[in-house]
Amino acid sequence: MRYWLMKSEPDEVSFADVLEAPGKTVAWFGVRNYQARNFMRDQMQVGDGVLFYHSSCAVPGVAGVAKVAGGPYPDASQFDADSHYFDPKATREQPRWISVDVTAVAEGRYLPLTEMRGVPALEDMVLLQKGSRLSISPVTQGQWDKVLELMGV
DNA sequence: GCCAACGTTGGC
DNA sequence: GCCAACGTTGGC
Repeated sequence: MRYWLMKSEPDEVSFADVLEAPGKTVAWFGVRNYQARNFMRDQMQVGDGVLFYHSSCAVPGVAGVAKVAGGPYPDASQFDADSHYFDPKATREQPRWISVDVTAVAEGRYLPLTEMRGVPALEDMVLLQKGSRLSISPVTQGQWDKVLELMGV
């Protein structure tokens, strides 16, 4: 059982979208970074905790708590020539990118990035490191507990 | 829109 | 395998 922080642009998929999805479960697709992919492929397990983070928006921050509900499996968008995420080098025989399914667990209070930066217990979070751009990053038990406490979950 | 930081590509 | 050029991320 591990914990993760996963970034999504709310204009594309927001935590509210997950709450409104059938079964409150959505496919996490479009990861095109090897380090993030390898986390999904090699370490992520069904049941792992997920902090659903909103990036590239007016107020970046953790929008909700989720968990891994399925996968990994090949990301269908890599084969779709009409998709923004199409990868001409990926084949059905040798997929390059993968997806997992994520399901909403709790919403809680929105926790802005600016607030997280002021919390000593969170200062080592990968998210908060200078230059960190990883769309999927590991979260420690202590960081997880603190974030959920701050969100009132 | 700016730009720092990082990742990827491709010539050599 | 090096590394310059280019592309992307993402906060501000």
